[in-house]
Amino acid sequence: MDKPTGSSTRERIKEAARRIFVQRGMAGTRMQEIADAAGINKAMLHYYFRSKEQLFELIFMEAIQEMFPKIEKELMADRPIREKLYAFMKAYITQLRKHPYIPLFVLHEMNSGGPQFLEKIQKLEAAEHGRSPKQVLGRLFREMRKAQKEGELPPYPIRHLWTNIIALCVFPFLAKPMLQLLLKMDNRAFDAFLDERIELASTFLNMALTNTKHQ
Amino acid sequence: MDKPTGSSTRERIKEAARRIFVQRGMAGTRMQEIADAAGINKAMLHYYFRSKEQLFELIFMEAIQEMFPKIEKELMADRPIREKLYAFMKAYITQLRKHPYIPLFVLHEMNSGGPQFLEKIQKLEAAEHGRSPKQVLGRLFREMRKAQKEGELPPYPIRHLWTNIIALCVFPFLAKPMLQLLLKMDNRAFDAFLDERIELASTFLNMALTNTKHQ
DNA sequence: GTCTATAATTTGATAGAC
DNA sequence: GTCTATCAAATTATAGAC
Repeated sequence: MDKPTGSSTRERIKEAARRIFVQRGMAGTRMQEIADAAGINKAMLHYYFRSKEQLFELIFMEAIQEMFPKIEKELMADRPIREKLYAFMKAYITQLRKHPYIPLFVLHEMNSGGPQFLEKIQKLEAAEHGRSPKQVLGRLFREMRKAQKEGELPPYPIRHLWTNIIALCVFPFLAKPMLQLLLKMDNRAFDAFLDERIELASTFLNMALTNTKHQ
Repeated sequence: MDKPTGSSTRERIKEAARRIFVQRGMAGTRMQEIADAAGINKAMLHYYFRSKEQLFELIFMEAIQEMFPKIEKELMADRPIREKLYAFMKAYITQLRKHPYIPLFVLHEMNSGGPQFLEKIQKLEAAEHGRSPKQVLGRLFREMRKAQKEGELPPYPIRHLWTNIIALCVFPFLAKPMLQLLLKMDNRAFDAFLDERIELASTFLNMALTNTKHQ
């Protein structure tokens, strides 16, 4: 609705589109609503971006990059594996805190969009510069296996351990409405809850990895 | 109660609708696609269910009940708290295994549907017979607090502990496409992965709750 | 670049024959 | 109960003036 004078029309559209797409999904989004939110006319959307699909793809690809965040720094650091995992979790949750609706959006679209859609993501990933998430993960997994042999990590399947780590970070952002309902939290309380998790998620992993080497 | 021909068609429609709605969401679903999947005409959908919205609401409410599953039995049992939690996780994952797409569907609709939508859910919950999920959870939380005082559980915030438990169970079902991409699993491998989690999710909780009483 | 007006298409819903 | 044909509304996209 408002027109911040500092930002370009194109950028205002993108911001509005991100907000609406992320909340309602591709299918649930109306171009009119984006136009209203951007404070411009519907025709302008097609002037700057050819079609709804093209605008969506732009927003979605940027969202994907929010999902695989700047974790590289934490995961490539030269530190003991467990410290590294704790640091990653804190950094990841802090990152998600800034874009809390991205995970559900990405997962829903990855799920409801066809296999054709998934191919597009893989192609993007392959074309990426620098280290891809898959590469970073491959290296991390090798390090974790080594740590297991040396008794630094318990003999728990790596893929499941990693899944657990991501689950502890991401799940509260996916399940916000359900958690608010069941745990009786208003928006204010839920914000505080998410802040607490920055520490408590990695604390839980620490509990699981401590004193279990002997199992 | 049963009209052989009538209820058969009605049931076929419901099955088709469930499949399509759950995959594409309310907004992404076309009545035509449901009709095709059910092998009948579009007009029949409106004959048996007044509107798309009404058909959706039926499917969604049944899905909600799949999300809050028959956990009551496990959680109300008279057993040590930790055993009870492990049994719950196994039962819950086994349950989710039968309806793997329900969680993402429910969470997406809870998120994209307005607050008006959430009220409807609360009303349904309140009108429920027997013990509601909230009641079961309230009782469980009291038991967990008591167990903490007695040193049976570590002094970790209950709401976060419960969130972690649900996260470990549900997350793989929410993130299937992402996990398949990152961990390079085809559908067959992912099925095996989910089967493994029936044990490994509760194993992880066990690791976290063991040898941490003294903290 | 931005707008108004309108075309073109999709889609939920209904009417009416059988 | 089931179908065909069709309507009415919503929605994406474009044309053309300024």
